[in-house]
Amino acid sequence: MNLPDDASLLVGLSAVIVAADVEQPYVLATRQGDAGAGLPFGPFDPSGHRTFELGLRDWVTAQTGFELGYVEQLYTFGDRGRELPRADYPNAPENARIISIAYLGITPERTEIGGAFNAAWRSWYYYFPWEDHRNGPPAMIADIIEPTLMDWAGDDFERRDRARLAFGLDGRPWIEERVIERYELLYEASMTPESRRDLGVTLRAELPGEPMLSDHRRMLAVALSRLRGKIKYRPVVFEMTPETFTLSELQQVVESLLGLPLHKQNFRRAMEKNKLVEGTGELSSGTGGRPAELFRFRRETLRKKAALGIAAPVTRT
Amino acid sequence: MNLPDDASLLVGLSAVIVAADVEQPYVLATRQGDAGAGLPFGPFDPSGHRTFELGLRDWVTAQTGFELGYVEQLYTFGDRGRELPRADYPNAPENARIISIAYLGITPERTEIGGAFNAAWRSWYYYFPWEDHRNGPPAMIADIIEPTLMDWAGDDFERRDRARLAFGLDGRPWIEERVIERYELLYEASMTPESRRDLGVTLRAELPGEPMLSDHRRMLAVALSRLRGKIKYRPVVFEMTPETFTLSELQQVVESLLGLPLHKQNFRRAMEKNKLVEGTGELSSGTGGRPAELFRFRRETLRKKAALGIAAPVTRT
DNA sequence: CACCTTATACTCAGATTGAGCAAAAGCCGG
DNA sequence: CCGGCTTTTGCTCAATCTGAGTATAAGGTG
Repeated sequence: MNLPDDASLLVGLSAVIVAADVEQPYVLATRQGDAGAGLPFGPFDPSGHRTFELGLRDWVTAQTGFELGYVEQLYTFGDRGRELPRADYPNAPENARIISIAYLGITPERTEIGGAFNAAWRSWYYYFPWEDHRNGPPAMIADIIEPTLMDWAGDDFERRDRARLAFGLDGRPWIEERVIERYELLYEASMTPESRRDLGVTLRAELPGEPMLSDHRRMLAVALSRLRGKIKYRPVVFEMTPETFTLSELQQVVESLLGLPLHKQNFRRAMEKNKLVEGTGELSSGTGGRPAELFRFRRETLRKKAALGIAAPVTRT
Repeated sequence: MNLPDDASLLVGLSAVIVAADVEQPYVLATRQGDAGAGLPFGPFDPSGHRTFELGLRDWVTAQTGFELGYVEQLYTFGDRGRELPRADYPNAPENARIISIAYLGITPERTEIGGAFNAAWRSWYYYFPWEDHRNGPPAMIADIIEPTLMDWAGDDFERRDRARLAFGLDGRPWIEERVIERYELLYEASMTPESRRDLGVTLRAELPGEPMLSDHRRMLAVALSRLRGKIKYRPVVFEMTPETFTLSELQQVVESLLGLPLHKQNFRRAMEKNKLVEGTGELSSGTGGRPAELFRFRRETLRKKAALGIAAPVTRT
């Protein structure tokens, strides 16, 4: 059971760096090329880096020139068959195993990036167009995804059910966090360029949505899912907003992340109730209508409560 | 930036394997010794294991003789200074870096374990006695933790605040998921045997709660926190319960996990409303009072809804 | 059979949520 | 400078959910 102490095991750090504005949520993509872009990646250097997070911050700054704000570990990928970024590991043996520890990072603005690494901010929905339901479900779901998945499922009840649950078919609700399930379903059902690349299958249908190198689109899916979930019980949005903002702007940023339209008055009411924001007294002009008050995030409120939950009615007395 | 292809980077898999009954939540501890027990651990073998999860299941079964049910990745630990399990890596260089990918595993019952690995089921609260609030806050919080933490904080406002938030002092609510924050605070404030072992400090106070090898108690804290959070939006409890159970039994299992007392009638009502369980018609005797109906988990309900959230009022029309 | 214990049913007020109506307050074109 | 357009903001209403209790049912036991 003991391992041969050779270098067949390589460890890298991947970063899903996100930002968002009133229009779109963005991810930082690098190494743009014919086969798609990749996520920022760097080998983990145990002698230079005391912790993963420090290592990550380090080379993100080195490669892109800006500082990460919020950072959290996402997931560690290590399945056999993952593609080895040869350029980063020139001396690695042929069949080396590459492990990637993926982190989620958030920056408040889409800082300009030195062109050196061919990096660019891209909307999430460039890679996952079926995830944007701000104007209702995209037509491609009913037009392409549903029929193709049903064709793939045949009369396999399990598969049909998975498809229904993932994409909210047949009257089931669309659940915005199920990004991974959806991507994996499309991958399995031979609807993504990655399916062809990795499995050699012919595509069952042409689906919009750009592929990425290696399994980076899967990592991105994990990040979106985490963020869409987290936004509901931790005020991570404020890591992406400017210092002050109107409630409409805030709402639009949240909508762009969740890919869902929100109810304006009730969003406002919720914000007021949980006291996550406070008015500055200043007004924003140029809204095209009545000027809106500018708000800022109230850090103090963080202390108060944890997440709400589904079924844990605690006794008080 | 490229790494020397040597074997200074080692990868292992750690497992936090939990179970629970009406009385306690349990964790599987191995290598019981003078310095405390450890979590089950095994080197990751890239040539033998296609995925981490398969590798984990493999050697858990090999070491303990039973099959894991639910498994999920928890976190990857890789800070400098982590202790190298020498026995597992006899040939590793002196200053090798050890990375551990920790998994959470759940088994429905505390199966008997072959004594070969000196493994035993232990209550969580053996390691974290301050986490059990089923009968109100344990006295040690007011008697030892609070004064010692305040002593440690001095007039550092940040520290005082962290302590208050973590332990629910000065009228702040006790938030059961903050297991990690609490453990780290106690570690930092020199109140755990690990603080002495790792940092060489003298303990500021003797606090109940057994230490573990290396940073295993931190891993355990991560697992508890994850589980206490997850239980509220995913029906993971049913991975630990027997096939059928009374509502009181179910409630007691949840209480043992959360370390909190729940309101009986409302727990029942919540269970009925969200339809997670269904009655079998059979009755359980020997409750000491009126016989209770036996229930079982309704897998179908899983499909319906996702988690509830704090502030995402979606527009329906 | 009274009594103890636990299970189950029901009630009630207050809070929260989903949905929509309406007034307020800038801007713009005539 | 005024009516129309747009967006913000305030408010209402019913339905549902939640926290907390009270009351009844139905076993076992001395």
